[in-house]
Amino acid sequence: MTKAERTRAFIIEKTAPIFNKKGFAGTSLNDITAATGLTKGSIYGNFANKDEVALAVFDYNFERANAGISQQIAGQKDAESKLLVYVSAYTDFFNTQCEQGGCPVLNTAVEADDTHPKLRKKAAAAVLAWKNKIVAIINDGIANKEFRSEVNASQMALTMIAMIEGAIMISKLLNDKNHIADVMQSMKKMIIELS
Amino acid sequence: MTKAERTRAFIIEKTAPIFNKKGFAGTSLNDITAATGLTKGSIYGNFANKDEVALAVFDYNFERANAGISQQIAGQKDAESKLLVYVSAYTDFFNTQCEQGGCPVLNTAVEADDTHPKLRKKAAAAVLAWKNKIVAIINDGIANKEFRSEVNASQMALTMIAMIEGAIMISKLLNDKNHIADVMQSMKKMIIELS
DNA sequence: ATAAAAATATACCGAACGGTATTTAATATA
DNA sequence: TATATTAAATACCGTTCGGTATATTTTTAT
Repeated sequence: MTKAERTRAFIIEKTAPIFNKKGFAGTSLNDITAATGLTKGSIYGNFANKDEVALAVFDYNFERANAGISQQIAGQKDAESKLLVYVSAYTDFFNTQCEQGGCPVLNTAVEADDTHPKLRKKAAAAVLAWKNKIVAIINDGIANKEFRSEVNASQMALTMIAMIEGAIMISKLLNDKNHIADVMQSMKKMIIELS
Repeated sequence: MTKAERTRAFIIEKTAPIFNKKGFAGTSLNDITAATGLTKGSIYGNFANKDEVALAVFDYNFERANAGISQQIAGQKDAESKLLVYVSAYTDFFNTQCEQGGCPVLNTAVEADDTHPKLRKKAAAAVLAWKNKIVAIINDGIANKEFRSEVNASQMALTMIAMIEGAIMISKLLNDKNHIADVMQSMKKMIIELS
């Protein structure tokens, strides 16, 4: 790992929670230099512009938020258990992720959808990948006769993502972890009813 | 209605979609003067600062988004029909509200929760009022023996709001009205199962 | 140890930012 | 019609914005 790569990674790590909390428009170059201790020239030596920092930060934040969950899912055998990983992971979300600014997909989607095509594209790709992952789990469950054959995998996947993201918004806004836990209980019930 | 009141209302109307699309940090005084055709001095003659414009705009946008739905709910007799108003209203959301920037509660909540306490407070009050409204409908349904007595009204209300807001985020991000329709179908099923 | 290369800091650019004091124009009251 | 009062426009404040050219330091390779 060369010096440049290390500095790039350093900038990304230090500014990741700032972009996630303040958003793209709300994060200034001054915020970036303050968080890193570097100067503006140094930032522009490692990134073409603020856009490039934000795009790299999104990837970092998304990766970071998903790493644990993907691992837990891989550790489960049946489809129902895999889906229930989301229930437990997001019931804990408030404790683990809220200090970093919450869900980067939600934050980026809401800010960028009318303002920043490049960031929007990244958020859209993240949602589609997430959806495909859930659809694949459900289809496996159907193939295994674990889930009923008439289950609509795509609709269920979108519903789960909507519940999770909506619940994060509410819990974070009202600063109450019980709210996301409530919604995750509803989601658990939906998952169990797939059988 | 005095001239000052009319000008104030004019500023709010003209800047409402801008704040809803670009957010508080993303909307500049220049945006405001461009949209109204007024000058900066004139804006500051009617509002103390940008904060006050944004707060008034939130109220306007929230009122605007809720007016139709409240009316439709009032026109229904039984609790199930009242709840199903949300299903039909938000299935149409993409056609009716997306051009104005989407749901002001979602947009404001996500931007303001870590950055703008006053806006956050307004968004939080809106969510709580919305939740209370749904809880009241469900409790009426339970009292009427229309819904099962073991239904958890609070949990159901939060779940509905989460599904709606999450679905708006996804549909707007992916620019596909079918997604919100899918999630609203799941919500319809949940509502019917309350009986 | 030294020269070449790469990374970072310095100093600055023009433009746009949010905000304000003052002047001009319009309106309402007497 | 003369006079308060209010609204809107002008011109400007200091600051911060994103961005860049140049100088200096630090790595790296010889």
